[in-house]
Amino acid sequence: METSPKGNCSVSDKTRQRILGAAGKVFAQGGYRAMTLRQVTHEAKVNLAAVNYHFGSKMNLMRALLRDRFEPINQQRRQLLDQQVEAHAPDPVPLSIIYDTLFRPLFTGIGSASDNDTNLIQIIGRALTEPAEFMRGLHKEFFADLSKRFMSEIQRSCPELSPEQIQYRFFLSVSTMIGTVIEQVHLETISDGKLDGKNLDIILNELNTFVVAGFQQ
Amino acid sequence: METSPKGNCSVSDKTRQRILGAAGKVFAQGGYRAMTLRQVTHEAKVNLAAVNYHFGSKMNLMRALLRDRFEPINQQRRQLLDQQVEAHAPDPVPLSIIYDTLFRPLFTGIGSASDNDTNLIQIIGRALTEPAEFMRGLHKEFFADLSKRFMSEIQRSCPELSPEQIQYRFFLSVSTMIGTVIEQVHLETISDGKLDGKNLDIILNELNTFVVAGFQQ
DNA sequence: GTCTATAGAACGATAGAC
DNA sequence: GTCTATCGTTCTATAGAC
Repeated sequence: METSPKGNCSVSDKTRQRILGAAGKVFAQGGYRAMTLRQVTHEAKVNLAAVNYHFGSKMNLMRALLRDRFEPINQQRRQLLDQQVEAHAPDPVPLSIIYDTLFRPLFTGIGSASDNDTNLIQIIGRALTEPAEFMRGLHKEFFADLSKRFMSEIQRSCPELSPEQIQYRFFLSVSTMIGTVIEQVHLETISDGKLDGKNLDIILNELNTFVVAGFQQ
Repeated sequence: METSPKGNCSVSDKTRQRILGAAGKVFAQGGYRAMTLRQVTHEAKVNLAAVNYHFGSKMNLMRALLRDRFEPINQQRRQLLDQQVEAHAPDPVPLSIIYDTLFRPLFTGIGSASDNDTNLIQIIGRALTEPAEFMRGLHKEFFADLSKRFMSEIQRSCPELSPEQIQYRFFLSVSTMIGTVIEQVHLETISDGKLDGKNLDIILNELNTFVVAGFQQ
């Protein structure tokens, strides 16, 4: 029944994958408007018309790209959190471990369907700051449920805090994570070249310490 | 000698100001690439050719816009910090006050040369995440010196920390500030509509408490 | 499935009348 | 200083040969 190229292709999705990889690279550099199909297809070494054949439109390519990158990360987050909840049951999971399950999948970026030379961190940073018109529904689709899940677990770990306090501080924690992802490239400038913005292990560790301390105040 | 319209016009910069105001509004919504001169001039109710007459090019308009918005904020930051240093001399300024001088001018946004209905917060959030090619040098021009100034004062307030620790934690503090500015619109979503993303006074206060606690760990 | 070729619209920038 | 008109380019998307 399903013969459309948008369905699950069984053989040789090579072109499709090449386009997704190139799109990620080009989008990471300049965002949606700056990502022209000419640049993407040139980068992917495929024909200009291939994008519309495989994805239908530029916007659909964009949606496929985001799904391709965000979904594995969020899936990993849920999985890690579930593991930790089980491991600590019936006690609540310590705050620093909860935040580690939130931050680590983003920073390692493993589990991505197509881990090219593309900088996943940059794609996410760019996506999070795209104009509202283009990314309407992005936040809800990828983060609304996840946020609730995490806040619920944090509330269990910090029963003395009111739901409102949890919401404010979780918002600030996520803001720190996102700001760190976006500003990562400027760490070297700020430190006069002494600190390495590419050393994600250290940044991840510093971020966790900072956020947990900020949250507990 | 100076007859160029790019010089300091003495009378009726009304068109120029209208263009700057409209450019801020349009840029805030969609970033540089999405900001078309046609949209800007339509919004400003001036002719399409007026942009090139007053600014020379779209890129120059962009630079003028950023200067117009960033410079007053940074000027106010320096001024507030100077005041606090003087008020506390010869003691160091408390950390929470240092950060208040960094955050408050950004959130209030007063002192802007043209405070239209334009959302200054959004302009800044967008500018900070523009593609590196377009904003090359932006960070250095507007933030490099300011960062040094603030880190120097923070080091005075926290003499027990190493310069490297100061750099990491200041980076994380700035990341939190930027992330908060960018994600502000999502506070309502995260809190299921219970918290108001527009209430900048509360957010500013929560941000300060969070960052100071995160910094001191 | 992959190409070439091109339609149709929008873009930044400029020339020249007033 | 402000207009109209337009040039040359680039964009997304599609039609149709192979």
